[in-house]
Amino acid sequence: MAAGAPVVPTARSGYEGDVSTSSDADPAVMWFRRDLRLADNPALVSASEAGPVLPLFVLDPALWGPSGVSRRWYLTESLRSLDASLRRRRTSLSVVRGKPERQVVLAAQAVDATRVFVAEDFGPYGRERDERVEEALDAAGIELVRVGSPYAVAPGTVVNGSGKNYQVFTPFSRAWADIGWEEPCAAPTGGSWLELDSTVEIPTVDLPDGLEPPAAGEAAAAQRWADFVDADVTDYDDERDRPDHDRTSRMSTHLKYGEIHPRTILADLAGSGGKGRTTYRTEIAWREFYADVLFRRPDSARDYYKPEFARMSYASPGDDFDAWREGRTGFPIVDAGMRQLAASGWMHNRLRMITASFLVKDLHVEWQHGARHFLGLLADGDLASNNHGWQWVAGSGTDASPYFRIFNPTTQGKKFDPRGDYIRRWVPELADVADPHDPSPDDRDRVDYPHPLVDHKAERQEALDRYAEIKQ
DNA sequence: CTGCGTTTGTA
DNA sequence: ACAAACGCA
Repeated sequence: MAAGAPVVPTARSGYEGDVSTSSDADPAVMWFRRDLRLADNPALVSASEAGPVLPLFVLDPALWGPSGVSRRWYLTESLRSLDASLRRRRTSLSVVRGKPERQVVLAAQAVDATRVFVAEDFGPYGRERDERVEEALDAAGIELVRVGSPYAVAPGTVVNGSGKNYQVFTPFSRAWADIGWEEPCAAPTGGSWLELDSTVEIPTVDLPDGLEPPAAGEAAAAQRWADFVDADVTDYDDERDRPDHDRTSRMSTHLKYGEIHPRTILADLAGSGGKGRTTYRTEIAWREFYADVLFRRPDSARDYYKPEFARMSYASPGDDFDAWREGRTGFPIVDAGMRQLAASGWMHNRLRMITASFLVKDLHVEWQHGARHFLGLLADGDLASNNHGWQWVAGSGTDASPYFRIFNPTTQGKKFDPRGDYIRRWVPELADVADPHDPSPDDRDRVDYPHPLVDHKAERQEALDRYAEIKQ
């Protein structure tokens, strides 16, 4: 293709945007997925140094489905932000739709690229899809170059003395910290970029009333991180578990969309003591651990990490499941969490554990149903962290501890939301009852709040009995 | 081999 | 205190 010659997209190709090249020397396509972080991205540096590059962001249609309004909104804002950022670097955003493996090939052919740089990343749908991309590029005679690992520090590389991967968090986190990590990359310079003649119309998404979503984009991520380090990281150890105080870092969505690299966070935390900083690094280690586990066992995104759990008896998701999703189980802390999720696209991590435990241990519904519901609504919904968090709760994942992991929703509520402020905020009908954690039957009738869906003590025993059955 | 750890609940 | 299994050093 001659320099400057536009590629006219066709409806059939699914490629949106006219492309012209600023150079006709061996163009390449850089495939962005979640990785929007520019300054920090080794993949981007490698690609830009290798020649003219067409940055390509693949929009998966699944992200634009009927559920997940907040996540669609967040992606929209991310794209706007990325677009502005790329414009400053004299390039533009290209968006393709459809199956990634097909669209990457189409985009490469559109600029006559002979290489595609793919950030090494098993992506939001697992490693299998990356393998399909690899096959499609190979079939089209296009070279695939894997560069960097933007999602996590180094999934798949932490091993014990015998060369085996870890199945338990604590030894993993020690080995992971001992190995260490590289410094963040400098922003790419000197690369040349393919240019788009026009940019894509980025769709807008209407938000439900009352939703105050976080700012999106690389700059917003950096600002949020700086604010957190200044104000809240010192008390993070104690405060992170208090949904009523809401002093978690809120970095999860930025990390999920690659707007900040974990290496940047780790570098900023380095060299200073403080329990809060140590604890925050441990939380990053959990994210790294689950990235590592999913990298090794892509099947565990859907199937039980411990296969014997497939033999347990479960309830089909029915009316109970609907009550759980809609926040009307009659357990105030559970309902508060589920309503926060539905209304805001985010849920405090303590509540993720409580609500997940309730679905799996009290309602005996398989974790996959809950995980899918979470992924559809969470702006930060991440396949590895979400699904392995669910497996952890279900007892079927790493660090299985069935006897330790049946949360008492009432006790948890009183412990972590002692004054009931969190409940009152998200379950407003309980605002003036005497005990928002355990409203009396009369109070429930008076304010039209449901009676408990189940007897927790009985269902706890039922969960233990079902577990005992598969231990034979 | 042996001891340690495991974001908890119940008594 | 104890519930209890198991990966790990």
